Amino acid sequence: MTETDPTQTKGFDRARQAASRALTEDYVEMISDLAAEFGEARITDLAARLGVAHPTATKAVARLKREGLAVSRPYRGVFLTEEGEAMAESVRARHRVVVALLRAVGVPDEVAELDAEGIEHHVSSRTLAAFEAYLTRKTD
Amino acid sequence: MTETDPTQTKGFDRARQAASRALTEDYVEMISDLAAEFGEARITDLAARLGVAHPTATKAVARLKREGLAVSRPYRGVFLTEEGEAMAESVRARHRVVVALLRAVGVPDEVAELDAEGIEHHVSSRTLAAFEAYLTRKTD
DNA sequence: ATAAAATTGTAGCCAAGGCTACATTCCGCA
DNA sequence: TGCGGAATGTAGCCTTGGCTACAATTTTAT
Ligand SMILES: [Mn+2]
Ligand SMILES: [Mn+2]
Ligand SMILES: [Mn+2]
Ligand SMILES: [Mn+2]
Repeated sequence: MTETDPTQTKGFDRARQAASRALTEDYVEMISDLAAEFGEARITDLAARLGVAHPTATKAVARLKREGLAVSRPYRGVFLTEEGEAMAESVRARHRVVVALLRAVGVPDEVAELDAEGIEHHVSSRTLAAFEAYLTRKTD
Repeated sequence: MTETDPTQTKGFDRARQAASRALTEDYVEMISDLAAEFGEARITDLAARLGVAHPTATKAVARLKREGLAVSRPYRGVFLTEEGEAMAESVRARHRVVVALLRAVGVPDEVAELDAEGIEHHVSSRTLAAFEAYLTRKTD
């Protein structure tokens, strides 16, 4: 190969970064959901909803705490910090927009919900804005 | 939590599976691209295009070989098996459809290309079919 | 009040996917 | 022809995100 390509690798870099953020985003969103439903998020419930063994959830929560997104005391529930709540809000909003867009272009409801769980983490802010504009256009 | 939820975890399972397939898909597609351009895919070119160090590409190729998707001899290029070529074809097709759909709903071209690199791996066959139907509808 | 059950913590294993450092092989050119 | 630089291989390290097994704690029920 003769030239190095500066733009070529960008998409892959982005995809890798998104993949590493995905788990954090899903946990934060789920903790927020459980807090709304039960007042707190228990490790067992997190693990059950995410479909993993409980030590996996424990490890993930440890990382969230390390990153300042959550707090918890031993044998007690997990709670989001302000920063965590803010992330939960934007993640939830993005999730909803992605599902709505998929449905708007003809994806069946159940499929849209399933695929959105993965797709959402790769939708940049500019793409999200385009989705919102499209949905607005289509609704009016 | 009272009940276990059978459907709730599905989206997360799917997303995890897709994430683990993503690397394989990108490598296979890239090997196919390089083969078309240069007649063979060299480790150095793969690494450069994917934006990783060369031992990372070597490891990935080792996995492809283990899975029967590629073959190679020491210090020589990497080639896809029939199975690998088939995967490359479908991955490339999916990539194109995703980019086309993003553009069709108003995402700027460069952004569409970047985001598609991650999104493509989470688009199920049913969603892909819906995208194609939408694009056909819109074109005619 | 206490024993059983459920929940949480902890230890330690594995594979994947990054990396750097260094060894080896190949290839183009003087 | 042979040498130096480029390409590739290999070793070994790290983090993440899975898991099982077992220990400790808390909650529930008798
Ligand atoms: Mn998700
Ligand atoms: Mn989500
Ligand atoms: Mn990709
Ligand atoms: Mn692609």
